[in-house]
Amino acid sequence: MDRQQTHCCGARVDCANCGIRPIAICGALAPIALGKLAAIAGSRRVDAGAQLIQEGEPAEDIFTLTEGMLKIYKLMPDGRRQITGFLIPGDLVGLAYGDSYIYSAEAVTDIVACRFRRSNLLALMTDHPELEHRLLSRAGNELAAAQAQMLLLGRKTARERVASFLLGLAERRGTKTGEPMPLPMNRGDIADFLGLTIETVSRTLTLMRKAGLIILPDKHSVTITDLASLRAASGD
Amino acid sequence: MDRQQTHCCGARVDCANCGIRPIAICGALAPIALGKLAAIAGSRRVDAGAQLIQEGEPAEDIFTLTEGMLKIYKLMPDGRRQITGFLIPGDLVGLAYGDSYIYSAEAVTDIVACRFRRSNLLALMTDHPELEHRLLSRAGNELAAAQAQMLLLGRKTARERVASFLLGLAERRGTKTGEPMPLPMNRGDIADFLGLTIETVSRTLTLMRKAGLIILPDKHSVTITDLASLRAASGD
DNA sequence: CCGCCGCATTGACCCATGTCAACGTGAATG
DNA sequence: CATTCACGTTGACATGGGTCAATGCGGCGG
Repeated sequence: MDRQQTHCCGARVDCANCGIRPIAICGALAPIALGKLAAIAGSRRVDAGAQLIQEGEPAEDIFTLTEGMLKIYKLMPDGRRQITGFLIPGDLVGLAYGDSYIYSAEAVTDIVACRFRRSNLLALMTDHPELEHRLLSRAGNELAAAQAQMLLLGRKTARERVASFLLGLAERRGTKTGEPMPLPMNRGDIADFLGLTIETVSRTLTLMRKAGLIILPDKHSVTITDLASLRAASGD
Repeated sequence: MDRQQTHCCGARVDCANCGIRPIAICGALAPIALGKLAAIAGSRRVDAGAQLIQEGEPAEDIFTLTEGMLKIYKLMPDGRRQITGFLIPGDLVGLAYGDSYIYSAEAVTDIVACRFRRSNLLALMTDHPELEHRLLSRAGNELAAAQAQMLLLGRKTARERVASFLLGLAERRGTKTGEPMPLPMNRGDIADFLGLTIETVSRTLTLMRKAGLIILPDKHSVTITDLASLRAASGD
């Protein structure tokens, strides 16, 4: 039942031909630095539903997601969960930390991630400050996203949250209006990301569908049909 | 009425004798680098209630708060506000950005901040990577705080939010149990930070006072009298 | 092909928190 | 000293979204 098969292969990593290089932290590196990066990189595959990292574990690795979708979340002792982000290829995992991870990460779809030992990456950064620069810029983006999400969670209505979520996802994925967008996470994940319940997410999507803002071809895709109205519904 | 007197003096800044140096970004710098930092630093005072930066303005400066308390927040077009943080001396302002500030900052008390032109700071970072390192570590901390706040906003009850807020503030300020803690922000600010209304904050504080968890000597201070119960009430 | 099972939808009802309104209270002002 | 004003508290009531429960539905194993 628990597909915990997190098969892990060695350091056969070819950064130079990596599809996500332009957008990931490796993007700005000159060939020499890139070679060194490749030398310390490992690859890790995780099946949908399995964990990549766990809150509280020693934060030894930093990952760059290269394929699939990952959700990062925090839990309360009684099981309440807040998903703080859905990560797509190019995103970093394990950046925000002390000595231990401060959130857990679970694969939404099957994923592939590039693994770096934190200590190796730190060492490489001292020789190649542009790597650290890139990391800082990523962190700034994440911070901006986190603040937008705080506004959503603290002040938006259910309708505004769902609309903002769909718009944000479409923008990040570059999906155009009228084009179906994959929605790999389930309703429970969306609810835990938006600070709502499954039922409210479901009802809100149904209302939007009936109002002609979206089409729901099946439960793992959406098509935005009325971008202007969806924007208006998002509250900003 | 509008105390917009944001008097701004020149670059007479003495980083070497700065009280917050150990905790701010300047902490890790060797004397030479510190001298260069001082050379590009300016000082800025802002009266309580006045703005330091405004969302959407070009992000030319980065500040380190040296005295007082600052709140950073985002607004929705209809005026709903989410305060994303209360900053204390040592904290950075303006780190999360693209070309423009992505939040506004307003002084809660009279404040003093150290100002750096972003371009100057970027240039200095290329010579002194340890500065960038320090910035990255700060960004990581902010990200961790943001994620904790998302959990609070998305999943905690009003009582848990208020308890978490008081505990978090006490921890950051190093206030001990039984010792009065200044609460410079007003109830509206607390509400907008916790995603609640003024009334709910007020009622919740009253309930906690009646339950003997806290004392409210006046409206700008709290004393935590029962730390264990307050922790239990915070939900984690 | 059938039956099961996990997920999603829908409905009925409830409650934590928001809204609206009255009233305190203390600091600033004339 | 009286007045005002901003802020906070308290109360009564409304409601958005949560909870609980029934039903639908599509994919998968036997």
